[in-house]
Amino acid sequence: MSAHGSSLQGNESGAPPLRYTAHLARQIEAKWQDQWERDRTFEAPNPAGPLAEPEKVGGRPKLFVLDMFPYPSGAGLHVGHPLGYIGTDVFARFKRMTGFNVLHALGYDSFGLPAEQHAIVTGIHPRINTESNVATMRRQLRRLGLGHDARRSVSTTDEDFYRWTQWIFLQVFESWYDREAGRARPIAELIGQFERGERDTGRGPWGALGPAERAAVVDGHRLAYLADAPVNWCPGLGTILANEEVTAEGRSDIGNFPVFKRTMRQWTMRITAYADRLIDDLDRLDWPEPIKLMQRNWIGRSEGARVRFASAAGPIEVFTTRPDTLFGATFMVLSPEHPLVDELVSDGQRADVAAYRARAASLADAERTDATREKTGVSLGATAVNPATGREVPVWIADYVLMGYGTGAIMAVPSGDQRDFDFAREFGLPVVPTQRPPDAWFEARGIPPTLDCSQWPGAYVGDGPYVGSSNAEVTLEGCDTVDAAVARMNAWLERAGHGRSAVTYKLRDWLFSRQRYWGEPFPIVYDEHGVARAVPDALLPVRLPELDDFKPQALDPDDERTDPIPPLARVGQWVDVEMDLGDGPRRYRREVNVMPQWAGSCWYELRYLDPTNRNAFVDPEVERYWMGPTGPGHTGGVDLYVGGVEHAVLHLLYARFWHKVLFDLGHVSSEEPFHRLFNQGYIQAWAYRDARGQTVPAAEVAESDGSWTWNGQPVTREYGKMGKSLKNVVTPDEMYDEYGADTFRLYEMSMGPLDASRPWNTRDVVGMQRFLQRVWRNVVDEDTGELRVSNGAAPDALRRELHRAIAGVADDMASLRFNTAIAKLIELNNALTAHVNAAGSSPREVLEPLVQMLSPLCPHLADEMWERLGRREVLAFHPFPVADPAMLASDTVEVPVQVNGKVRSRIVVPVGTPDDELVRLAMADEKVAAHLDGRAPRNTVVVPDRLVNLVV
RNA sequence: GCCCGAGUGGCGGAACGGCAGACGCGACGGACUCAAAAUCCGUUGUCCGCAAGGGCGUGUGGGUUCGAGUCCCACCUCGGGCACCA
Repeated sequence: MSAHGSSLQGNESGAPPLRYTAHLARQIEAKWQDQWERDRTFEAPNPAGPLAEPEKVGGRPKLFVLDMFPYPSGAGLHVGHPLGYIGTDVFARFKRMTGFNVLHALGYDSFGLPAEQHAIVTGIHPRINTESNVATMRRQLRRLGLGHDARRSVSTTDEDFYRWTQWIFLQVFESWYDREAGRARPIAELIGQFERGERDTGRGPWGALGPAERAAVVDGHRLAYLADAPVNWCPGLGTILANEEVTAEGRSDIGNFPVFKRTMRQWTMRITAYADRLIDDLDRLDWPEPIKLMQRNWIGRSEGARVRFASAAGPIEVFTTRPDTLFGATFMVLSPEHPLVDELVSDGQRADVAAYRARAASLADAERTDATREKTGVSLGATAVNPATGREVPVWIADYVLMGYGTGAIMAVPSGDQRDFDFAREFGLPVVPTQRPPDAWFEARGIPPTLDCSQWPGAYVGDGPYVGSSNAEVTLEGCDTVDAAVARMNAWLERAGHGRSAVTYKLRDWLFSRQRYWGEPFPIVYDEHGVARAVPDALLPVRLPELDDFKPQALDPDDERTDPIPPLARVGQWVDVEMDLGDGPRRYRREVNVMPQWAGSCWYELRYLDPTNRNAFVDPEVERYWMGPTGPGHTGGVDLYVGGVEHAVLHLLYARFWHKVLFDLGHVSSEEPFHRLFNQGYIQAWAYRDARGQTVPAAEVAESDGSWTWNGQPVTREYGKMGKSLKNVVTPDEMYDEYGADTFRLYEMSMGPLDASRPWNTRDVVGMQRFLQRVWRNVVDEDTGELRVSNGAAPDALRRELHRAIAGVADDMASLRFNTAIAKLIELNNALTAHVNAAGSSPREVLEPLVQMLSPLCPHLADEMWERLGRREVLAFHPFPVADPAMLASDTVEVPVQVNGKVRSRIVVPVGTPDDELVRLAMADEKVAAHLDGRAPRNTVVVPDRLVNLVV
């Protein structure tokens, strides 16, 4: 045993007693994990509040590193899950070593559907199942050696946590969006405006309105409001289903029962009020450009016009992005759900229309708008008047028009829109041109230029001179661009009273109710008028009631008439409640929906900051310290947020929305929750199927010459997510047992860039273990445990190698390029090993920085080696090495010489050789001269110290 | 279908528009060993060639450039999202 008082036990089987094996790694890792926990090494001090330690905050810069909130799955972790956690841990440890006060923690998004489904099947309370899953995940992650502050590991299912989720909901409920001010304000200020007559209620003077009317007026402005929205009602299961639980055929995934679209009164969040800010503020975020683009596309801001077509049932308003094509509108299409359909439909068409509407209701939006589908639709047997031409046009309904977008009705311009064109062709509706397409357009389609649209193979979309687009009041002749024509048309629409320019968004308000048990109850009760009232702060949290039976009451599978009943509605004594809301004790009915899983993940990062605060969801000073803006124009927010691209739109958009509401109401100083975003890739794995198409255990498949067999029978290979169904799961626990946590961490980081997806390959892990064994051997003798360190000076070449590595590794780590940082460390260690093989010992001046640089990646082994090198303090706060610039410089440089862009030779020249001298030396080179073959270069391209290219 | 990505040796990957294949796995050869494992040293894109050297090579087809894995256009394949999985 070594002289360091270590209790490390020797290896079993034949290996030298102190070889760095999984056995030894396990002991080293347990030792340091215990020590970090005992010393509370990774607890981050707060400047104020319950976790305040202002003296430890000191003058250090701060850094808040965040992983996306995990759901504690019952299946436990597989090796794909920790990828991002290891990445953030390496980064956090690196930054800590460069002097930052780093906050890094991980909590659990523990409400959600799987636990509830588990409860329905097993009868075990979701809380019990959830807590055991969290415990499993905590154990697996602790073994990984992550430098998390354990005090901050909150769960959304903690009453202490969801009390504040409910509180934030009430903040949203008690607010409205003031368009003039461009921000949310307390609802009391809106009521004040109504009382003083400064704002029109839309229903007459405030003083003349009854309580229910006043509530209706105010509710029409709230950021959280009730609206009718469709749900998937499955009477056969007695429950409402999530979209993913419904098959493409409109039946339940479980049991294959019919599913009916029904509307229910549900909580909705007015996220559309923030659409412009959610788009505009993207410009100030340090996010990957593709993610910003996805958010912009999702919000889908488009500028166009609202236009009214007169009809027998009154004006039908349409939204169009192309008001310039109004003269070509030869028919109208309404969404099947459009409210005017019933009034417009002729008696002859009534039956067909009803049948069509029923069919459309069973389809998902994505299906309805699928452009490859054959266009379907039914005529209403009615007409409307095109305001530009004054002509009557037929009115149809079709499922490709959605009620949720624009006004739920379109003017169809078949010559200028491909969907309308397809529809017109399908049903023989007229197509008239509004623009002359360029000749090239016809050429590409192999037809001669013509304005006879019956010859056209499709709609024309783009700029082009206008034709047939004039009436007595307006003409588009002379406009060359769409923009110019839109402007002229919008001006006329407004003047003539037919419409006005308008902006619309694809983004819809956010449906916030779930008809489930395992979620946050709403802090809302209804009075005898059915008016929603906030549960006062003092009565929070509204706790989830206990359920005896998680199984919903199944009904006749075809009974589409009975109303859906959410689980909480069955707990009668909980639903009916007596409360004092300021006007004495009264009876109320509780809201029986629960919040969606998004609710907790919309603000959890704020609770990490101040997890034990009982007076506020976060102390304002603590929030300002960790997330406040760093300067004018800075949005503030988390310094680094790492997670998968699958959250590119929904989670990130919802969380931004809530954060902005909290900002508007003055509860946080940051305008955005996540200032910098980084998307990690996925670790996927090969999976194999036998001749019958059954998956076989991937671990038992053998490969030879590019084909695979299992138990001797040939199998086919596919690529996919790790999971039970593909039988290709590899767990961290297996890696800990076979290699140890440090090797596992190193392998995950070395596989490729953090943002790339890659296949898992257990076979490759051994490379990183061998690397660590070589480093370890350069520190201690694996037979005796003696140090192999010398205090003499390192040779100049090795020292230069060291400083090149330091510069490169620091740079790579700061940019999250851990794979190339590891490659540089391996190169350095290989050079060191060559020296040790020749000289018999490792120079301390090389070994110590190498151990320090390894520390963020393999913290246990690094601390162990650091201790053996005689250093007392743990590496967590020890400064990262700094490269000596003098050691990076070189006198000469090798410059490739190209002839006609192909490398033909290389010349070694002094750094800073002037261009003409470089060319002269290049031409003097034998091989270059041979390729020039006596010709003089026509052109020379010189990049100083980098390259010469001779063009002949 | 719509939106967003990614395609480089046998495999994972490296490469500010400037030497394609760093580093690791695997494979092959050598040293050590009675032998094997482990370890150490070396070779390894591909084709032609004894060699020196040369040809070809970053999914496919075009383009921009003195020069393209990198930029642009089209296509093919794979992955992610599409609002009640989160």
